[in-house]
Amino acid sequence: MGSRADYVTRSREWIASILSRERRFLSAAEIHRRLRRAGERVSLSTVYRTLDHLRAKGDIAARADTAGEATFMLCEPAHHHHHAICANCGRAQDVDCAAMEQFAESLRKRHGFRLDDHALEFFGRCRSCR
Amino acid sequence: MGSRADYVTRSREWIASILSRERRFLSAAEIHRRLRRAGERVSLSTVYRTLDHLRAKGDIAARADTAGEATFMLCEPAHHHHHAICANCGRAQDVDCAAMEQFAESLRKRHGFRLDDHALEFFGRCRSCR
DNA sequence: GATTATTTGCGAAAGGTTCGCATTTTACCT
DNA sequence: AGGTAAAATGCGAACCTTTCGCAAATAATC
Repeated sequence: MGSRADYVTRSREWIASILSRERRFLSAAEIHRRLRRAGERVSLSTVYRTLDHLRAKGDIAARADTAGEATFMLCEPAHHHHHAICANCGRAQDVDCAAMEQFAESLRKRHGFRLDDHALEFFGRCRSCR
Repeated sequence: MGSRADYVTRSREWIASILSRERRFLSAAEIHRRLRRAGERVSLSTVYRTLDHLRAKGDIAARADTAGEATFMLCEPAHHHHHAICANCGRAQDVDCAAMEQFAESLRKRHGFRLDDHALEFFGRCRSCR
């Protein structure tokens, strides 16, 4: 196997660090803006490529926001969960999803639907924005 | 009151009719393609404006597909429900959501999150595509 | 340090969506 | 029917996000 895999670069460390300190979904443009604000000169292309790279590794979750723009957030890859997104501060908190199992079962029984994947999002106000 | 409201036009009737006969989310481009295929000369701008208009009225549901492209489907506005989207044929079937109520309650209790809205999507294979 | 795979920056290009404006169509009123 | 005002349409340009190609820079390996 010829592949030498992942290079550690300045850009990647920065992007990872920005994501690691935000518990909310950020767009590529937003990440790029923060990099420049911090004095880092990183191209938008690199931001996109890095996000793609992180997503391929399973390190980040991606979702299209209401306007269809792609947004990203650091995520535990192993532990499956969903998000409650605050309409005010945008913060996303993890929501465990035990009930989903029975839901999937009833879906199969009542609609004959074989469930492969699902996406669940909550919108409202988190405790501190109440 | 001065507003004369909704004009009934050829384009709108066509677009509504296309949506009414499809139980799946369609993009603006897709609707536009079907119009031309049917011999109707309607501009893409009009398709977008009509979809916006229908969404404002609450007649259609909109969602960004995996690529972030906006897609639309006719929807009963009153009766709240979710969709199970077939990975093969793309058909979306309605899924009632009683369990969601208790879910919302536990969300409030365990996370202090006040739920305003939620979105739930299932992906898999419908009965006929099994 | 030399070598090679990988990453980066830049600008261009490729979608999807919105906008401005002149023109057409619709509804309303006599 | 004919006239009038509001709303809808078509067209092209503009806008925004995302992708791509390629030459230059950087990181890992020896």
